[in-house]
Amino acid sequence: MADVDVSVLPCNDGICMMCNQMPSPEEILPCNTCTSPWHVSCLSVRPDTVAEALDWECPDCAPAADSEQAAVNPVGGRGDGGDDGLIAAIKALEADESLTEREKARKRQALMSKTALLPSDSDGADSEKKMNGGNDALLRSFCCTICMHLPERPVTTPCGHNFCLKCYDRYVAQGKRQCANCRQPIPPSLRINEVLVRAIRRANVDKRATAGDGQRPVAHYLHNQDRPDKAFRSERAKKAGNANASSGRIFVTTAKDHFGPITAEYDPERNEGVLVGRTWQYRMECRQWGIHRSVVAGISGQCRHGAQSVVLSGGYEDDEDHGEWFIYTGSGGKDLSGNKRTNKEHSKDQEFTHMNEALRLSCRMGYPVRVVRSHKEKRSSYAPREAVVRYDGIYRIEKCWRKKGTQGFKVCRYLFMRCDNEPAPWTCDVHGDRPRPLPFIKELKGATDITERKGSPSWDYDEEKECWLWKKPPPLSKQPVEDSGDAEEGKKVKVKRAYMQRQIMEEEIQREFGCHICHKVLTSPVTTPCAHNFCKACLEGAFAGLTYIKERTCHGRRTLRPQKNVMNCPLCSTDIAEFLQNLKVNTDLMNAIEDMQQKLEDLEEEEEAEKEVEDQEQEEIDNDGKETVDEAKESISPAPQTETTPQEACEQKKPTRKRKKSNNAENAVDGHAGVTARRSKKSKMAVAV
DNA sequence: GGGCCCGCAGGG
DNA sequence: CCCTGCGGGCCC
Repeated sequence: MADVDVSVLPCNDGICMMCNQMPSPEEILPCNTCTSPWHVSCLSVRPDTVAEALDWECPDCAPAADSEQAAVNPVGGRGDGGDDGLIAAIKALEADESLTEREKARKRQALMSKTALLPSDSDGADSEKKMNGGNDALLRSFCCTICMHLPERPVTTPCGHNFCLKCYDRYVAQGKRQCANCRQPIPPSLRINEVLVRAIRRANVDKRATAGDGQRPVAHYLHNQDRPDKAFRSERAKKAGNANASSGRIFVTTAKDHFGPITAEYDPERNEGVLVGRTWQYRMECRQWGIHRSVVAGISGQCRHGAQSVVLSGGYEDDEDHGEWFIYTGSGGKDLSGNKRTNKEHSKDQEFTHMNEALRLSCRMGYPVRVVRSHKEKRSSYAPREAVVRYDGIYRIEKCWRKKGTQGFKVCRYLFMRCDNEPAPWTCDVHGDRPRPLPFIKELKGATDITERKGSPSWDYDEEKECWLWKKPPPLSKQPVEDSGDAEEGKKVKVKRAYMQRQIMEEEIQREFGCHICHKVLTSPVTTPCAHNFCKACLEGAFAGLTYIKERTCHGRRTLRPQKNVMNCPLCSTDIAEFLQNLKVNTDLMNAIEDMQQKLEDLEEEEEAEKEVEDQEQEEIDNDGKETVDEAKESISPAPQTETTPQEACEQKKPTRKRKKSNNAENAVDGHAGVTARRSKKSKMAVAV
C-alpha cells in the first residue's frame, strides 16, 4: 500500500486532520460507503449538489482509477489492481438513472461479490479449478488483520483491510485511529461487510467440498455462520419440510440465556432488533431471531438462572388468556414416554422443578419474560389468526402457585402481566404498557405453594423516564453467544458436504434468480429497464391480462376493452411499454442460471454417488447382522417358516407402529423400553456410518 | 382433525 | 448420556 495522500484527510474525533479545527456538524460530510466524517472546506473536490453530497464517497472509497487508491477493494485485502473493469461497471451502474438506490446497491454488491469469488479471467471451468485450488489463499486474504483468523463478523476498512468486528471495536476502543495494517486513518465504527460474509461462507463451503472429495461423509461441527438462513434437513431427516429440520443460522448476537427484549444492538445485520408483533411461520424461525430458543418446549430457561421466554400455543388446557395478562401452566405431568412428544393427558402432578422452577425464579427476581403466541392456541382471542407465531413483547410473572388442574392433577400456575414499552399487537394504543393493578384471581383461594416476589423487581417501570427498564442489572449470561467463534460452539450435525453446499446453493439460486411473478427459478429470463427479472412467459402472461379491462356496458353486461397506460413493471411501476414490445431474453442471466444449475446437478450426482457407497456399506452390515440373527434363530428353533402370504409380508414390512405401540404400553409401567429401542437404533446408525 | 412418528435442541 | 419438550409432516 502506498503512502497516505496527505492532501485529503478526514476528521479524527471531530477534528479535521487537515486544518486541525473542529468543523460544525453542517460542515461535516459523511462518506456514503465507510461513513467516515470529512471536513467539506478541506476537500480538494467537493460535491456540487445536495444529491451529490448524499451519494458522496470519500477519496478512500471512491474508485479513483489513476491513484494507488484504485487498489482498494471493497471486498478487501486482495488489492490486485485488476479491477478496472469492475470500477467501470460500478460507474456505469451509478450512472443508470432507471435504477433505484436499492437496486444499485444490490447490483453493486453482486458485482463485488463476483469479483471476490472469481479470478480475474473468469472463464468457466478453468477458473473454477483455480478457485478450488486457490481457496486457501482466498480464505487467507479474508483473515482479520489483528487475530489472523477468518473473521466471524467481518468489517472492512476504507483502506481495504479486514477485521473481526470484535477485534476492530477493541482496537478502536484503545483510541487507535489508524489501520493496524497500513496506518491509514480508519473510522471509529464500521458496519458488517455482507459481501465478505457471503464470500467467506461460500469459500468455506467450496473448501469443504474440495476436501471432502471421495471421502465418506462424517458428522462434523456445523458453525452458525455456515448454516443456511432457513431451517434445513440433515442427512437423517426423512420427512420433507420442517418436520425434522435442523435450525438455520441464528441472526442475533444475544446469548442463549439473554433476558428481555432483543434490541437493535443485538441485530448487527439489520440494526433493528425484534419488534413486537413480528411473526414467523415456524417456531424454528422464531428461534433464529433469538426470541424463543426451544423448538418444541414451551418454556425456555434454566432452573438456577431463570426463564427467558414462553410460548402460548394451547398445549395445556388450563391456560387462561386476557391479552395484557394471562395465566400460564407449567410443563410436565404428562406421559411422554416412548416416542410421544406431545400428549394432552396428564398422568401426574407437576412440580416446581426444571423449567417450572426457572419460571418461579423469574417471578421472584422480577425478570422480563418474552412471550410468543402461536396460532395453535385456539381458545384465546389474542392468538394470531394466521398460521404464524407472533412475538407479543415483555411480560413479568407476578405470582405463581399450584392448584388442581382440570384433569385432576396438580399443575404449576403463573400470572403473567405485560410490561413492554411497545404497544401490544392487538391494542390501538400508541404507547406501551403502564403499571396496572393485579387482577383478582379466583383460583388463588384453593391454591398451594403460592410464591410472590418479596424484593423489588429487576425489570420495572421508571416514572421519570416513563418506560420499562432494568432497575437492577440483568443477570449475567452463563451461556455463549452463537457465532462468537469459540470452537465448541458448533452443533454436531451429520451433513454431507455436497448436501450442505447444495442447500446453500439452492437458497442462493432462489434469491438471485427467482422470477418476481411465479417465484420459481427464471426460465427464459427477461430483465426490465428497471432491472427486475421475470420469466418471459410470466411477464407476457401478466400483461396479457392487463391489456384489457372489464367494463359494464349500458345493458349491464361485462365487456373487455383494451386498457392503456398500464404497461408498468409489476414490481416498481416503471413504464415498460416500449420494452414489452420487443421482449429480449437476457442471455447473460440465462447463462449464469444454467451455470448454477449445472453446478447443482454436479452436486446432486456427487451426493448420489456418496449415497450409493453408503447404501452398499449399509447392505453389507445388514447382511452380516441378518446372517448372525438367522444363525441364532436356527440354533433355537430349527423349523424355518417357508411360506408367507402377501398380507403377512405386508405386516412384516411395516412393523414399526405395532412394535412401537407395544413399547408405549410397556412404558406405562417402565418408561424406558421405547427410549432404549430408539437409542439402540440410533447407535446402530452411528455404527453404520 | 387427530394420532403417530420423527429428528432436533437443550437442561440436568 | 439420558430425559424431556405447548413442532411439524403425513396418514387415516
